[in-house]
Amino acid sequence: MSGNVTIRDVARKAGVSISTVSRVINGTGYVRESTRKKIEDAIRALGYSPNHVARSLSKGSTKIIGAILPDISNPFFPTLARGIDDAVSSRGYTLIICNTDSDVRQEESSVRVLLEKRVDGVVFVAGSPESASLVRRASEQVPVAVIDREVEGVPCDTVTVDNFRGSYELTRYLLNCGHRKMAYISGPLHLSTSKKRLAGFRACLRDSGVNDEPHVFHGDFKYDTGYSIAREIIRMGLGITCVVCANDLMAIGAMRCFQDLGIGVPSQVAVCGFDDITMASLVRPSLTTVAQPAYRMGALAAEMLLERIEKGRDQSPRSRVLEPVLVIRDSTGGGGVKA
Amino acid sequence: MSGNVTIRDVARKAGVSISTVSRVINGTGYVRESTRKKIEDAIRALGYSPNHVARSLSKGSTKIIGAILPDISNPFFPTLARGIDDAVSSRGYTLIICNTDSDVRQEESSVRVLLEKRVDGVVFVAGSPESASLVRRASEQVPVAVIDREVEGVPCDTVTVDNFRGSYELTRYLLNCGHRKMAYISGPLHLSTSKKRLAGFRACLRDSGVNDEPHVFHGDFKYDTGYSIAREIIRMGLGITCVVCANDLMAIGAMRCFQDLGIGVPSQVAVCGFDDITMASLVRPSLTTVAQPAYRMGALAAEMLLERIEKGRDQSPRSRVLEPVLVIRDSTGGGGVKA
DNA sequence: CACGTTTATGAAACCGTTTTCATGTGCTAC
DNA sequence: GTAGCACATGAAAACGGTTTCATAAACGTG
Repeated sequence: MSGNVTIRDVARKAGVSISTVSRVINGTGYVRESTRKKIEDAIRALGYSPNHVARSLSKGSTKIIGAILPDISNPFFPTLARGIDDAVSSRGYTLIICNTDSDVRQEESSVRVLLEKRVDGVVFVAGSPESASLVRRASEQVPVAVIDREVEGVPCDTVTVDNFRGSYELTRYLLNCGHRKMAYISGPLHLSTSKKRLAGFRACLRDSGVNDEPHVFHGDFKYDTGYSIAREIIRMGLGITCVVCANDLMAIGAMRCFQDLGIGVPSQVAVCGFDDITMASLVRPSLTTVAQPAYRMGALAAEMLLERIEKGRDQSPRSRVLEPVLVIRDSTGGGGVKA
Repeated sequence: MSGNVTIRDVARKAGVSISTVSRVINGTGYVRESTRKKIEDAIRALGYSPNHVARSLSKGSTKIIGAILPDISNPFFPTLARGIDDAVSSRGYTLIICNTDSDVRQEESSVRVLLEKRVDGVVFVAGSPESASLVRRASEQVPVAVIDREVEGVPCDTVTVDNFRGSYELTRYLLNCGHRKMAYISGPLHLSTSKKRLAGFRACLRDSGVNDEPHVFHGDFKYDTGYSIAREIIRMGLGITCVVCANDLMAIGAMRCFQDLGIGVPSQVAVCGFDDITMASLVRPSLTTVAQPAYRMGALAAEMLLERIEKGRDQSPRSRVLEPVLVIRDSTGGGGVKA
């Protein structure tokens, strides 16, 4: 019944003009108390629900934020998404999430849809190197905040984690544990996150004067890949004592492989990851990793975005780098604080 | 630049009326080939992007679907959400996800927002017994599909899993393994899913003539709760050989507790769950559980919803019950197919 | 060749709001 | 007594599309 009740119906029922009803709804301008009462009664009686589509058209603002990210069903992103959503909802905005599977075509179509829907802003987790032009395209229309993965050449607010440093400190810890023969399973190197993590790892080895050249393998952040690269590492018989993975999912895959082969973790091979997804603390042995503040990244990016939307777009873009935290657990055997 | 380009600008540039431009955009009516060309050129030249807000207002359809669910950062829901999103996107709709933390107040506000935004339909995962009235309220305005948890007294499309049967078969398997002294950690009993799982468990015991009364504990589907109830079970010294949990997260919590207490799983106590979240196959020992087709549930519900939206709302509501699958892994020790 | 179709286009109403502007009170202050 | 201001309301123009209706040219076709 109430679905097609318009402001006009309310006005008629209350015996006033639609302007006055609009004032009551928005709490703007002057309205006599008795009139307000009449109108509120009419609204209740008719079960009136303001039409946000019309409002958006008229105001030129939809109060909708779009988020473009690889895949919510991938363990790292739900937390990040929740961070965005909470920040956005608490300010009266609504969130649309688009999954891209890190595919530029899907990113392209997501951008198009969001712009057509006239969202007030976009949070973008770039999936590929070609994403840059899409970020640019979007940012010509609305404020854009980039999370997690840096995008070159496009000036917009950015929230990242210090991947280099996280990786560096993790590596230092591993060296302290006595590891010298290490293997590294990287993520796709076109992602800034992958690059920096590998760089941090290498830099730490260099700075520590470790001569043994690490064996670097190239993965894609997936569980299965971690598993099969681990098998490969064993097959090659390199005498590796520690496998450093660019994310937790590959680390868990690697760990599982070693266990299937009867190789003790951490007794024979240590394994560690990056991200600290929920699973990391629940697998056995629990995974040593570098914790990314995913929720905070999402929330922070959303807040920066909203501020830019509401305060105006002219200020120069800001960039926030959050500090990751080394979380030492059982998969690297060494002592330290358990979590 | 292109953000404020309207259909009028395109019309002017192409030297035609806006009606004709609209025809080209929507591919409706007659348009001479040469005119179409001119208009398409103008669209490209101006970087015109149709305003969906205006279109929605005019057409009375937003092409947006709302999904109301407890929490995307909770492992069961991302997969379900992805199922909904894929189904919806492939038909040209966009998805808005609202997190409610199973709290009625947040459900209430989500329903209000979605109705104000004039979404074309809603997918609802009810969080509490009081959700029913909200489902009703929503379904008075737009088509609604209910997933996972049944809602009484509101006629709308429903997709669920046969929780009773899943639990029943799991229990039969456990009895076959020789377990007699069992503990059950239930979910919140106001949820239909929790009720049915417990009922299936009990029914199987009864049907199998097992006299030992099972010990039933009441949890809330959370990891920590599984952990602490497990400790309680041990403290009570009941001689339990198998702990059946109403979901995987509690099961993993319980398992971890046993391990922390030096109690072997499955050698001393078997543990099993329900859901088959990703984590279930990655923990050690891997978890025996009942797999819910979360993705398919989401996709199916979305498809039913879209069909109702596009074919009309009059047909009587349909209800689909999907079959869960028993997945036997290591946490119950017994042989069987490994996964 | 007169008439019904098909093809092609434009004018204008409509979707449900917000917002500006105009108008009209009733006070207060001088 | 009247200028000026706060209070209260309504009419009408946006916002950017879609869609109906009218008009007209081109096209068979009998």
